[in-house]
Amino acid sequence: MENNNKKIVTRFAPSPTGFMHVGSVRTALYAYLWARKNNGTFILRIEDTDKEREVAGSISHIIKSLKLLGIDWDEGPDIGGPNAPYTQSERLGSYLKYAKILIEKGLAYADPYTEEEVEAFRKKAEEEKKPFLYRDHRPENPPLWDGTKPLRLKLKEIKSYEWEDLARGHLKAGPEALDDFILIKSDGFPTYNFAHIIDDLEMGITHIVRADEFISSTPKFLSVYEALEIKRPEFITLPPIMGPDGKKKLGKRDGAKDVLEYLKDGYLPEAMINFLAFIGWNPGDEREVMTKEELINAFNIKGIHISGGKFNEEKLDWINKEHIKKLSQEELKNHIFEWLPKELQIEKIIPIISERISKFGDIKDMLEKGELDFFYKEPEYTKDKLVYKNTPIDVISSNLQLVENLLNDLSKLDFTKENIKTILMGIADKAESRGEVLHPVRFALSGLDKSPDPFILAEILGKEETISRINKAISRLREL
RNA sequence: GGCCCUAUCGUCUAACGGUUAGGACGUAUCCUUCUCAAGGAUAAAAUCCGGGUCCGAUUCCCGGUAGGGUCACCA
Repeated sequence: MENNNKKIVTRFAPSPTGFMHVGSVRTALYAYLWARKNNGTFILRIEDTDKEREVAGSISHIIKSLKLLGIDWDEGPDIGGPNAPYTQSERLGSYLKYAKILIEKGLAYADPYTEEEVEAFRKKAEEEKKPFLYRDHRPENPPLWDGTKPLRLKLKEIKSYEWEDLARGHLKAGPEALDDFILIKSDGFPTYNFAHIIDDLEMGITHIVRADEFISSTPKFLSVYEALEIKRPEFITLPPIMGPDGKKKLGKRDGAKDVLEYLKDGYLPEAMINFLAFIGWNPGDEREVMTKEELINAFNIKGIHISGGKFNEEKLDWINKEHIKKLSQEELKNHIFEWLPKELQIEKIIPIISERISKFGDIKDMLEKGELDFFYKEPEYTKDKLVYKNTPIDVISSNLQLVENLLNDLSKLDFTKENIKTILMGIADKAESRGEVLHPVRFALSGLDKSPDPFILAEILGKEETISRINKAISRLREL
């Protein structure tokens, strides 16, 4: 696909303003997949140039989230690398260096206005229903930049831009998208618009993966590449992820959850990755359940969509369930036991649970609803619950007696669900309906209207407990 | 308001300009089953609207409509 031999270098560059929501994760994932697919380099860079919005603990939260998801990087703030440092607040020297180049070229100038004055310009533009353009107010003789005022780019030429995006194809923008925007803020920190360009240059980034909210500022970036006379990386612009209502772009305010929340709910990291990869991309065949390795192999830019997709939790549940099915017995056991109290950590309970959950957090619900209590606690029930349709009570109780006798004849070793099934079905098939035998037995064992079949229940409970519960049922039935 | 992006079943999507418009999730029904779950099968369900190009448009072009993004000393 690539016609040059240059090593692919991508990056994920979050700002530490809070948790990682699923949209950010997808952006990280695509950059990661593209790098891995090409045996390239994936860099994690922290864009902490906005001290106001910075949230303490975000960086470690981001690192933790990515690690848990299995998205690993080759260079980053925690592990260093040849292009260190990887945190923008530690790279101020670089930004200053390039800012000075622009000043010398006469392509940057100090902004003499106060914040209030600029704000007034903006208000006025808004009232006139016009886009705000600082360049309409460009000062005649700006003062020398001493670092206390914002430094702005001086546009050489106001023009329209057209460019190619690897995922989007041909894009364009009118001259309104271009402005003398701020390169360096009055606090000495660069803006994203400037900083990311310098960092990408110095780190040798070949492909920028980002979401489509950056399309409209791309002309600004292009004007900086031009002013600096540097080659730009390739752009790979991702479609938006829409919220469940299908309207707004999924954002933190609109219910975009912390990706860690999903992991805490017992979604498998690989399922999360699989699901997120498929919002905005597909391999071009009909595969839908894929491992990380399969995603890496299949990933291509051609398969990236241009229209937005919704975050559909039902599909996530299904994909997660498919991934649960692919787990080894040992992995499945470890996951399930994590959620179970000691007394329920029984090997034989595993298939019963795994068939009934789409994520491991569902086990918590099952426990809360008491759906698993009967495994370690004799159920409470009344006679009427044991009755099956119109079957007379004495028929039910004599059937139960028969069941009890035959089960008693089984040795403890032969007390398997297959043998139990043979016995129960033997009796059931002779009855008016199978239900008049199977229902009371199942209910005697579980005390639930809905439960797994009586054969597996009996096996798990064991011979002694099974017989004791059937006995209890018989005496309940004989109560007046 | 300016600029930009987008538009196929409810949802995620597939379809060199020629297909009975395919798949998946979800839904419904049936089978399997005492119940639940799992499994199997079947069904309903879509090309936003209007022009144009073409022998032929989901596909290309234009317009409309709708949705989204953006217009910060945020990223």
